[in-house]
Amino acid sequence: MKIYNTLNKQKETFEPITPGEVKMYVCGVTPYDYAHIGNARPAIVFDTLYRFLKAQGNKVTYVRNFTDVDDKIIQRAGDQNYQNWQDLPQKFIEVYHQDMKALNVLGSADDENIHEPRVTEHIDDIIAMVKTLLDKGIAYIGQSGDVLYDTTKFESYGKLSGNTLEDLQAGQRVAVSDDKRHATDFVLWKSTKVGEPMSWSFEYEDKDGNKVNAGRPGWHIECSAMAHNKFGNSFDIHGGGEDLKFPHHECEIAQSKGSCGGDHARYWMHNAFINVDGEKMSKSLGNFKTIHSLLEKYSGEAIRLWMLSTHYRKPVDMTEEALDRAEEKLKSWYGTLYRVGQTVDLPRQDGTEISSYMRDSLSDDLNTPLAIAQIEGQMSSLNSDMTNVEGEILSNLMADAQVLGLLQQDPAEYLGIVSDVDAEVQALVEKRKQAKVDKDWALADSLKAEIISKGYELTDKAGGEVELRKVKP
RNA sequence: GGCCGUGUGGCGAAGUGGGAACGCUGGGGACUGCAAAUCCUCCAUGAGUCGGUUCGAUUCCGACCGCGGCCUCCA
Repeated sequence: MKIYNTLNKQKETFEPITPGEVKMYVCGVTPYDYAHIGNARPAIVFDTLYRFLKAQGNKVTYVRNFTDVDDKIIQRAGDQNYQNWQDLPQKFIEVYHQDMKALNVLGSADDENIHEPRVTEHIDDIIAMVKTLLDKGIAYIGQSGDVLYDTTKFESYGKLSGNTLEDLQAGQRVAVSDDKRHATDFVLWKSTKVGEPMSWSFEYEDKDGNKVNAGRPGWHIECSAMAHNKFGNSFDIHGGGEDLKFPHHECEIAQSKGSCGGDHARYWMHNAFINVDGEKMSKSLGNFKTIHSLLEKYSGEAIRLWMLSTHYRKPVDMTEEALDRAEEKLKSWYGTLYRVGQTVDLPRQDGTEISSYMRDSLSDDLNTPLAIAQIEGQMSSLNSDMTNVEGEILSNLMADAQVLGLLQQDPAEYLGIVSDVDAEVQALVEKRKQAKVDKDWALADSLKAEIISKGYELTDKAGGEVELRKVKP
């Protein structure tokens, strides 16, 4: 497989450290509010990567964290008068899990090889890592008792984001605090401010007698510590949104390599952003879309299909039209599967070989749009020859769709097809059937209108039979 | 200002140094009482603009124009 590696700005052949085993880490969310649609992109993209790597026969360990220690959590928990601030992240982690389920994104509850660690579970690891950096003289204690990272001690700082230390310092837009020796230095450990509920003790004194205050982790350190905890000094893939390249991932590399040596992550993957109606999503523009609200109007599967229809490194614009189109496409695909299912059982077992075309598409830096084009082709083949459904096409199709996380529902259920209607509607159906035999089209049409008014969609089939679908409210 | 990316038909979106996938919309046709679904078929002599390399460039290189992102604890 080839992966575009942000570290070297080119597609590279992916070779895991241990053949047949892949370790991947993806930056998760800060659960202080409903997750927005932008958060869904890395979730869906890397879920697809996870499924594909597994389908290729690898043993994959996938870590996706929750940053449940953060300024925004403190702020929000305070604003909303939470008794225990922990209840806020707990609530939104639950919401996130519901959202992910709807998007068919696998989580730790579905798969023992997926881990969803929380920062609060790894404070010890974080403190240990910060102490190592202090011991090595890479980090220093500021006047306020914060611990800061000395970026001049890490020569390749800036490599991932294509910057040099000089450029970064020259272009600084952040006010340099008194504590910082260099403008590019960043906080590893933040001492507790008065009234803040989130605090852990940190016993450390340097050779000059400076002490570290009780406090909480800085922004970047948690990913370094959790990745190290799960994988050790080196692992294969690190993913996240492109905005995290700098400073978050840059700092993460500095911390991990500074404290532990090793490669840290060998392949860095970054997904591009989602725009809403052509504009960047932002709270000030009022076009902020949460997954939760979108799910009121669209199926999670349609959102997933829409998202995978664009390559993950390209920006994608979210419009109602685009989502409607995805929903229509899904309806058409499930319609085909439903018709096929009248003849044969749909193959559902795991481990079925995916098509070579699918493998080639996804092997090329996870080219999901091309993969979806393949699904289209397979659907067309089935539709044009419903008598030939027992061959490889169908088993490939189902396996291919599974890798993309699509078409896993029961077609009849998705389409709302009803097998036994209530007597009243059944009577209307029978009356209409007779009217059709009598060629009384006016009566047939009025009966049809009556059936539709009761919340059904009616389709005539061969031999005078009808198919009824319960229209979703 | 520094760094990164991007510009393909009415719309969305891929691949490719030599016939521009796929989907949506639209035109035509088949099927159907009508409808829906499905199938067949047509629709970019041209890829932001201008140059260069080459037998040949949408694809490589350069310049310019347009758009976007990061440099603000935003995925």
